[in-house]
Amino acid sequence: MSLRHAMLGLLAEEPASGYDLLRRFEISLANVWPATQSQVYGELAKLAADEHVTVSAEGPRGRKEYAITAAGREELRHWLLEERPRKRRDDLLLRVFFLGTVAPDEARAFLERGVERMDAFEEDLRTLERNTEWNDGDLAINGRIVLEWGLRFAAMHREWAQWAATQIPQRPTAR
Amino acid sequence: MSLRHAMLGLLAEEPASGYDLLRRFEISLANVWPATQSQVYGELAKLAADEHVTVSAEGPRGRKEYAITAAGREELRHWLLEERPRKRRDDLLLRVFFLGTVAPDEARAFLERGVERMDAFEEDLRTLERNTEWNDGDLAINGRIVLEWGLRFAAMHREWAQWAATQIPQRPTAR
DNA sequence: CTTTTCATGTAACAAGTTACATGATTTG
DNA sequence: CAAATCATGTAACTTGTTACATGAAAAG
Repeated sequence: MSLRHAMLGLLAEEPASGYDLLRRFEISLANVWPATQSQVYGELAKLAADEHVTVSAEGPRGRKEYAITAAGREELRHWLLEERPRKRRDDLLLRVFFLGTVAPDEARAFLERGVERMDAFEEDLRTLERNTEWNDGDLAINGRIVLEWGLRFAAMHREWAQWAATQIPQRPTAR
Repeated sequence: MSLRHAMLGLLAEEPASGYDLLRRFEISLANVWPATQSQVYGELAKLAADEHVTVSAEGPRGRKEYAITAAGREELRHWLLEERPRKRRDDLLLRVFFLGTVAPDEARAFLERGVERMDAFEEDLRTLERNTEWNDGDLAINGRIVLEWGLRFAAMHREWAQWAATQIPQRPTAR
């Protein structure tokens, strides 16, 4: 149930409306925890019902600005420090696992596309880095740390994919 | 919809029952695509309805062995080569993003636990490596490639977490 | 003959996606 | 005044989790 915590985390910085949150999901959290519009509004209603947030202001066009409560901060803290990370699913590795079901040429081409995809991903991160205002807030410091993870991940993945392509046998394995 | 493809991939190697598949999910796919018992049986019924698999044999205790069909192989191939990877969610990075909401000491301790978790993960992978029969099948070749990814990932993540701990400021950032 | 392993299924719930629906306010 | 942006909400559906329920067959 981490969507809830992502929202609490953003609200811990400053109050925001559903619409505001949505934009911040698109900009800074897109690569870490994507969320859709209907999810955000739905969860905001649940968070309000649980008193983890309250409506702190109302604006034009029915805008409701939400602020995190003490209970909400407690919930955020608990999740951050105590909860254990959930199991990961990786659909790219799953494909690699079954790469033996296609021809060796196709498998190698697949891995090489992976190298290109990582180049593009790294490029995206560099663009994000340039376009972000790295002010002195907490989110800036930690955002940079997360970004650095992305860069190291891209480098690791690229090198792995290059190596992996060399491991694919020339001919289909005998069956 | 990758559970379906994970199952097709396993059935592409050899026919299996729901029970067999479940064990293979636990052993070889646990770190890549975990699946529960109820998911496997449910999806197997859907796959049969779509004629991507057929009941190829029946055994004791109501056992039903399923085999992949030509349509199933086509579906697997399409997913593997044409479908684009879905967006990733990473709940660990999400926490890092909001690490500014806890005290610097706690944040540093959190990252250091991450280093330990990677050590344990690497240990798990080494155990898996030792306990697996690396025969000459496709799954063995590609399983090793995936395992290598895990090892490289663990190394990358550990070094990153060590570096990240040095980036946390000594005192809370002014608010 | 008791325990373990094999074997399948269902129900209730939580989380995530896609599409639909509506309308106020601001900007050019 | 037309288009873009701001703003919220609901409905239907898919995917994934947890718990319940049952029983046959093999192993010791």
